[in-house]
Amino acid sequence: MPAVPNQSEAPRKPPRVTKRRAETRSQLLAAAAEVFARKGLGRASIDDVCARAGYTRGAFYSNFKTLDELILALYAARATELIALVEAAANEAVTELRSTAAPGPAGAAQLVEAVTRVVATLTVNREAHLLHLEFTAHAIRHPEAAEAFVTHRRTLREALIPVVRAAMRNLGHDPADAQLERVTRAMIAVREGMTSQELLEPNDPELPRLHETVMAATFTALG
Amino acid sequence: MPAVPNQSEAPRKPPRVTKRRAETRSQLLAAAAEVFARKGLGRASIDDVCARAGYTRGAFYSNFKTLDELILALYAARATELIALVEAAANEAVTELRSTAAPGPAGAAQLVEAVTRVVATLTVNREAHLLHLEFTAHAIRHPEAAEAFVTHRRTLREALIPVVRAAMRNLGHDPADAQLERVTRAMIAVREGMTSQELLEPNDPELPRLHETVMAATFTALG
DNA sequence: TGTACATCAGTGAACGCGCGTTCACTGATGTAC
DNA sequence: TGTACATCAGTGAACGCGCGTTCACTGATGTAC
Repeated sequence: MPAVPNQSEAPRKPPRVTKRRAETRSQLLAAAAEVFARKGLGRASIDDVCARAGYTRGAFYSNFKTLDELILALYAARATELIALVEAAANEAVTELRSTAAPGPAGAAQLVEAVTRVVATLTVNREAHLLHLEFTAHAIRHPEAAEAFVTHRRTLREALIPVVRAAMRNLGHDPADAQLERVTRAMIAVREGMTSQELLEPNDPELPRLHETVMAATFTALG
Repeated sequence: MPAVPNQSEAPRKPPRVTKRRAETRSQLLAAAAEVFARKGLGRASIDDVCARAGYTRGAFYSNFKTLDELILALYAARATELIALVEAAANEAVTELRSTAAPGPAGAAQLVEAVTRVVATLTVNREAHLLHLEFTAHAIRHPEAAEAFVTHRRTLREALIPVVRAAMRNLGHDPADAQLERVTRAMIAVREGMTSQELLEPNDPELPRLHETVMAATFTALG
C-alpha cells in the first residue's frame, strides 16, 4: 500500500522537515517574549530576537513574513502556555477549596487568597507583566491584532472561572455564569492595575497589602 | 554629564532669547505626546516628533540632548497639565458635594460618580491612556525614570485627595490621610486596569458598567 | 540496514534606506546707545 | 524711537551605522529502494 497517495490532480506535498522547523520556531518565540519584555516591542529588532535564540536573521524570514506575524504567533503561544499554567493552578485550588469545610468570615480571606493566587498566574513576574503591557498597547493600536488578543484573553478568563465558582460556592453563593465572568474580569483588571503600581514602587511595603484588600473588595462586592 | 557653566567666577549670562525657545520646546513636547501615543515610545523617531511639530531635526538637538531627556521633560509637562485639570475638576466636584445634603444610600452612588469623574481626568481618552501605558512600561524598565514618574504620580494623587475626602465626609466618614491615600490609589489602579479592557473591547456595552461597579466597590470597601 | 538522492531550513554576505547625530550657516531676536 | 551689532535658535546638508530585506548557497533532514 502506497504510504501517501496523491488525492487530487495537483500533487499535494505534505510539509516534510517539520521537527527542526518547529524547534526553531518555538525558540524564536521564546526569545521574542524575552526581548519584547526587556526592550519593548518598538525597540526590539529582528536581529535581537534571532541572536537571542542563537540564529541568524534568515531564520526569522524562513519562519515569519513580518514582525506583526510573529507578534500574533506569540499571542497564541503565550495563551497556550498560560492556559496550561492556569488550569494546573486552578485544579489545585479547586480541590483544596472543595475539601475545606464551609468557612466563616475568617475563612473568606482564605478563599480570596486562593482565587488571587490563580489570577496571579497570568502575570507571575516583572517580565510577564511588561510583556502584557506591550501586548495591550499594541492591541489597542491595531484592531486586527486586538481581535486575536481579546480572544486569547477570553479563553484565559474561562480557565479561571472554575476557581471563582468554587470559592463562591464555599461561601454559599451560586452566581450565574454572566456574574462569574464579571467578577473574574474585574479581578484581572485589578491585578493588572495594581501590579503596575507595585513594579513602579517595588519598595513600598504597603502596596501588596493594598492589592490584596482591593482584590478582596472586588470579590466580595461583585459575588 | 552636561557641561555646567561656571556659576560664580565667570560672569553669569542669563539666557536671552527665552520666548522663541520656550515656544519651540512646548510644541516639541506636545508633538511628542501625540507621536508616542500613536506609534509607541520605541517606534517614535526624533524626526517624527520634529516633523509633527513643524521643525527640522536640529530643533530637537537644540532643545534636548537625548530622547530620554525629552521623555523626562514630557513626564513633568504632562504632570503640570494634569494637575491643573484635576484641580479644576476637583474644585468643581467638591463645591458640588458640599452643597448637597447628606445623602442616603441612593446618594452614595452619586458620590462615587463625582469622585470617578475626577479620577477620569488622569486618562480622559484613548490617547491619554496609551501615553500612560508607554510611560508606565518605560518607567518600569528604567529605575531612574521611574523615580521622576512616581513623584509626578504622587503629586497627582494628592490633587485628587480633596474630592475623595469631601465624598467621604458626605457619608459621615472622616478617614485619616493615610487611608485617603489608599482609597485614591486603589481607585486609580482600578481605572487604569478597566480602561485597558474598555479600549481593547470598545464594543462591549457591559464594560463601562462593570467599571463603575468596581469603582464603587473600591470606594465603599476602602473608605 | 545502508546508500544515493531530493528537498528544505537556516546561513551569511550584500544592498540600501531610515534615522541618529554633527556642524557650518543664516535669519531671527534681543541689547546698546 | 531708531540703528548697528552680538548672539543664539533653528536650518538643512552630510555622514555613517543599524537594521530590514533579499538571495545564492550549503549542510541537515527526510525519502526511496
